[in-house]
Amino acid sequence: MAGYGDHEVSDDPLQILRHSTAHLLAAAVTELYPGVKYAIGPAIKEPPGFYYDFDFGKQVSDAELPAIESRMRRLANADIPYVHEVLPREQAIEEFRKRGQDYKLELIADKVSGDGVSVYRTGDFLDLCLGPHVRSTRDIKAFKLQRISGAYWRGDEKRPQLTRIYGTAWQTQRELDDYLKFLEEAEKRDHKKLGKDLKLFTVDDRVGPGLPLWLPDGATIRRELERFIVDEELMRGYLHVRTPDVARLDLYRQSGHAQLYAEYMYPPMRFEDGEELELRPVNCPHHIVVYQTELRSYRDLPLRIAEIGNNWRYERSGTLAGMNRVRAFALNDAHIFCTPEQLMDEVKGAIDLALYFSKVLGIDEFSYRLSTRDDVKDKWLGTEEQWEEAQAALAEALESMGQTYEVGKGEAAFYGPKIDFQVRDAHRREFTNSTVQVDFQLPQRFELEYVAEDGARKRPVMVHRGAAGSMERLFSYLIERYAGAFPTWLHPTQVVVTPIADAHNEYAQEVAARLRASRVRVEVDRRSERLDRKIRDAKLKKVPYVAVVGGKEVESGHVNAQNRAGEKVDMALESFVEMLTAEIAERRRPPQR
RNA sequence: GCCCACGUAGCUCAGGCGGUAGAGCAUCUCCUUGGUAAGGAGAAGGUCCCCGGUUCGAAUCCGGGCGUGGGCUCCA
Repeated sequence: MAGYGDHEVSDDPLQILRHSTAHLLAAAVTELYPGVKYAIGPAIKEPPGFYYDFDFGKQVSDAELPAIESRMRRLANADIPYVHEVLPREQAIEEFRKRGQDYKLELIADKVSGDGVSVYRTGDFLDLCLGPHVRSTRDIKAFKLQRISGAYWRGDEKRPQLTRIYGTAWQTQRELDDYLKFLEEAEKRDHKKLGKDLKLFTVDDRVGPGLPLWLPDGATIRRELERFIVDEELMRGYLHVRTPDVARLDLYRQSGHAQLYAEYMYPPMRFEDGEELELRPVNCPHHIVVYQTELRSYRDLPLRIAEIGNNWRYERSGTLAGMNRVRAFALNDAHIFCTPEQLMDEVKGAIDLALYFSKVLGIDEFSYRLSTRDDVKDKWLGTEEQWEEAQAALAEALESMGQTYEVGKGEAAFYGPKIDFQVRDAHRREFTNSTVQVDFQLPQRFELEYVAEDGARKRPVMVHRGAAGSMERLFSYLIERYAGAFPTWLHPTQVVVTPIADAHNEYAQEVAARLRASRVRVEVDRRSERLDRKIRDAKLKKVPYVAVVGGKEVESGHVNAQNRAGEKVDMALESFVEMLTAEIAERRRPPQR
């Protein structure tokens, strides 16, 4: 059941505690800032905590949080009960009007039906609220205010921007400390930090925001990922193509992107002769053109056209984040053209591929979201019947595979519903990686056809799918997933060979050459440093194997190698090569920490 | 785009209530040739994000940009 602020009413004790802490925050704020208007303040699951939105009528900086927090503590110690009342509508309106709480009045007008208005009192603080709450402010012991940000009233950027204060609250100090420690650890795994430390990618003002550069080691990982992805797709009957990053703007007028996706598209390049070229925000129109290079027979279907294609989207500056949200990215994209009868199998096949990639890459934790349309008519193409059919197909595919999912109303693409694979970063923020979408619109707009068994021209259905997501977002995920300690097959440097002294350089080079001959990425550390130092540096770069060679190894033709866990093996060079190449070929994942 | 914070050497950071800056690591040179996570010495390295303003003088104060981070909105 929805609460007065569109948030869930929960009887989970932790959610209740956090919700009550939000009230405590508002109570402190109303004491410290006379005339402040409070809007809504729910408990939230991710990140775990709560927020409260205020209209301070002035700028407020996070330097003011400590004062607010200590007022909260004072109120908590004062043992003030949370008192529930159901007021007659008129009385509730009068109470909030007296307090000048316009946002609450709006909520009562819009959200509260019937005569009884549920409110909670904490001392002088009065809030429109369904509860439930803790008994007393004294029940709130472990909390912390975290940050301040802007948030639009009722999520609408055309309405006033409020000041949102975020905090977290836990049953015990111990749990709070653990959570704060978790945040610190997440900071260390952050792909932006590791991307810099490990020299995987860089972002430079001169190139532009949201346009990261893949440095050699990052590019190596990407190349491995792309090889893996493309090889697997070829094995599964996809045809890989290469198409340009630009097209005439008319192509996107026909697809509908120029009309419905314009806010993400770069302004077209216009030339003297009237030519208009557009950086592509998506690959589908190009793939449709590929489809139409021949008259297709039902025998050709399903036709699976794939490409790791660059897409250009002008994302608003405030939304950019490292490699996770950028303005140019390479999507592991494919468009499957099939008959309506084949649709279900193709959707399942796409899900299965995404699952396979997830398994190999170590994406262990994800959830499905079935993204559907909402009722805003001009946002979507096509008829409601088509949408129903497509949504049913996706839901059925998931259900037949025994998967559970949540529904994301209004999250669909403009041409059809989709299944999104939601994953979480080191901070447990959720984002979409893979996606599978059913589309009846573009085939129609481009008048796609195939010749059916009976010789009639029929219209194919399209499935859009990004099985491994974009290379950029995938990369940011993997960096955080592995904290930089990538599986050996992905790591930019698979082995560092460390001669103990100059006398062993020659043998080290032989070892390296032997490994390279088996396509192992290897470096020889010939610096005139001590062994300890070389091992330390390799470990910091999270290199999977350090192969030490000294007098004994030269003598025996062995290497003395240690992995990232510090486990040492002493074996003949050929055995080492064999062990490594097997691990790489199987794309083995490192043991869990 | 909007809100809050931040922007000092390649990196991580000190410092500076207005008098053109410092450490550690990295880099370079030399010494050292050492068996499993930092050997020693020296050198070099900065228009203190950019542009204006105030001032005898701005890295420091003020204004405006740009960028980064966290949110809002949105999304692969």
